[in-house]
Amino acid sequence: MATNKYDEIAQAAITLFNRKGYHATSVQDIADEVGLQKGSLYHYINSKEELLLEIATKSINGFCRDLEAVCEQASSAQEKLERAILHHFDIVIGHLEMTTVLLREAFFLSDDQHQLIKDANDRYLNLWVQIIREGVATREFRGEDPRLTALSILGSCNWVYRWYKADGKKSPQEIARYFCDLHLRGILNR
Amino acid sequence: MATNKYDEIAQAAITLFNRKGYHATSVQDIADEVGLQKGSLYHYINSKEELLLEIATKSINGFCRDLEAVCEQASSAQEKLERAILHHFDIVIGHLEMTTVLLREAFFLSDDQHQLIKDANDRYLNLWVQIIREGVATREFRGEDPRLTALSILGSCNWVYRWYKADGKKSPQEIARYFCDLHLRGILNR
Amino acid sequence: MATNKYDEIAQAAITLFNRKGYHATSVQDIADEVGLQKGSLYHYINSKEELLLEIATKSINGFCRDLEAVCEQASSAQEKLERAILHHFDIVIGHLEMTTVLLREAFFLSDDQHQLIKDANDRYLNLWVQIIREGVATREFRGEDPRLTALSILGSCNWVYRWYKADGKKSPQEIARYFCDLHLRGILNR
Amino acid sequence: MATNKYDEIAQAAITLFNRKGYHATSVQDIADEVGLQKGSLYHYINSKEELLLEIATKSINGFCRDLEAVCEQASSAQEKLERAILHHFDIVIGHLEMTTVLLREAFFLSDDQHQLIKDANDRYLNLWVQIIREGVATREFRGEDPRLTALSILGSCNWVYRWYKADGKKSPQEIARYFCDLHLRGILNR
DNA sequence: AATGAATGAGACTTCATTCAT
DNA sequence: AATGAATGAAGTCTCATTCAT
Repeated sequence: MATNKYDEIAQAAITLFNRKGYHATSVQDIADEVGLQKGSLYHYINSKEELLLEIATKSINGFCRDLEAVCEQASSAQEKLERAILHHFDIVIGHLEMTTVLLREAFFLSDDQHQLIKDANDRYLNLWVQIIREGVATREFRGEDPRLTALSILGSCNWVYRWYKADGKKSPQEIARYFCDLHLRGILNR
Repeated sequence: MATNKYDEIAQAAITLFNRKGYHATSVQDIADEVGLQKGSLYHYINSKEELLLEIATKSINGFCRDLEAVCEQASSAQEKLERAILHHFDIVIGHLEMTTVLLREAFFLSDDQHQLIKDANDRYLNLWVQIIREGVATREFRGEDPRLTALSILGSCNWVYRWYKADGKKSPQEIARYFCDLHLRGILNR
Repeated sequence: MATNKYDEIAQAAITLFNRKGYHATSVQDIADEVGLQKGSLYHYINSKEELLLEIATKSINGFCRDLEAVCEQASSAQEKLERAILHHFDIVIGHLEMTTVLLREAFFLSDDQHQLIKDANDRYLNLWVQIIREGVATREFRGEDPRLTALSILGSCNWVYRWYKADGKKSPQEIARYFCDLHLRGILNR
Repeated sequence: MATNKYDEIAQAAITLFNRKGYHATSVQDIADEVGLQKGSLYHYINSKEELLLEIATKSINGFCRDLEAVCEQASSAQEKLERAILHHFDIVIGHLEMTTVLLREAFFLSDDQHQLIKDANDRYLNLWVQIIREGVATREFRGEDPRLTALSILGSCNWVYRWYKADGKKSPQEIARYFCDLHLRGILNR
């Protein structure tokens, strides 16, 4: 699927980090997966950690980009929130392995690099908070603490990476819709 | 705080696993923390992994025990759900480090041992599902998929371990109450 | 000969660094020499580089200590210089391997650690400069640039580590005496 | 500066070997310095080691050639020795980097190749010994061991590569002159 | 109960060199 | 002439665990 070698390596890393975790995945494992010698990997990557950082960065950036697009396009806060949830599900389920690496493994980056991801995560959270805050201002939403509200909804939607299995009865869209209803009902006025 | 050496070791492990993660914590780190030599630890533990398993087991068992007590005592589904959420917060925040180890590190157990934790987690989830199902049966709650509902609420409440800081403006109880309101409003009929 | 393990390791390192150089000596080589597993060495040392630093430090400190003792005991500058040369030879030839490590390999320390050795070398050089300066002040010695004089003599005496072989016709003491004469004749007034 | 690619590469190697040492300089470093890819270097060199050998050979040959010319031109032993010292300084200081590679790094050649340099060094030493021997025969010089005398003077003059800095108060010529005086005074009869 | 020496496997990374293009 | 992908060996170091004392 991958068109160039680096992407192939990153994809192998995503798969392995997802299956075994970052620490339990050796550089040898990744090399085996792409059919290279261990040392040859280092033509493409600088370090195992940098590989993890790049995967996590790409992942969180994808979330941010999507949500920023949503905020620009949608009109009402309610519509923004609905689309935010649906898009979030799109990514979590559409890129389940990469999302898992982001949400589960980024913690194991060294402090400096981890901070980069934490900062990006905060930016993403703030986009949600802004939506909620806007809805509260327009009286669409209830709740006096937009940040807590956002954390509740985002936590619920993030947790999906830990239980979603492709073999369920409901399609990803149906699940997303279901969560949408729950959360909107929780905060809509009236 | 710890009354015997094993508990002291477990507490040190919890602190360190919480701070650095299971893999990045060496047996030497734990030994240093309790003031023993590395070799001496093995009078009290069989392996680093077993230590993690025991911490995670104790943690998830605590969640189950509390929730079972709630189910026996409370009368209506709504009351059960409220108390479930409040008790869940009590543990997550009251034992934040241990909960973090359970939710973040148990994955790194070997397959067999991880399965034990996954089973216990499933049992805990099922207690929540039962509460929702009961509420749907009594028409207290809406929603045709109790399991999805439970996953939504539980995910939201679990995620707390990733963002809760003791220095916030709201007390743990206030946060719990806020989440309670959100989730109940999401599923209560009318 | 070594009484404890660390000394044994240091002695092995000295021998190997002397024979092959620091970079060409692997930790495995040192471990083989003392009959330990590679990993076991690290109970005694923190890193290969620190081992080199400690050897070099011990070596240069030995030179300094001896020369300080000489300066305290001897009376005239001429006597000091004679003894300085003889003691220098004593160490260079008596600890030829360690001196070789100091003079040839310390350069390969990382900048910070190399600086420590360079500083110590400067202190040693300054002891020589002081002796010359004193002799010039008392009119025992000629030469308007004590530092250059010291560098000339010290260079001559250091170079010994590069050519001395135990199988020569002259004893170390005779060689030392010969150098002493050459250098004194070079700087004595009259 | 370099007229063809090989010389450019050799010059880059000299600079880098001088700065970091032979072992710590990678072929990549050299390639970077001349603006080629690592693989491309091998159109010009056969191996990193051969490069070092050629640099060292060229360096020691330069010393020999100069000294041979001196021996042919000068008349008295004293004049030869003076010119030998001055020429030696000319090269050491005029080609400080290359001399440093010769004197510090040639040791790290493999045994066979190192022997070639050691042989050349011995030839150079013997030229000095011949001068001293001649001066002793003509009663210009004192000292019953011309080889030791030569080693003393040569060591003193070689050591210069380890301490000479271009920013000093004395010019290279003044330093050379100063050393000349010291050594001649040390061995001249009367 | 406690030590600390020792193990041995395995971790990440570097690097000189080769070779097809 | 030049590239750059690939190799494969070797490098330093870490670590969970064992065991004689």
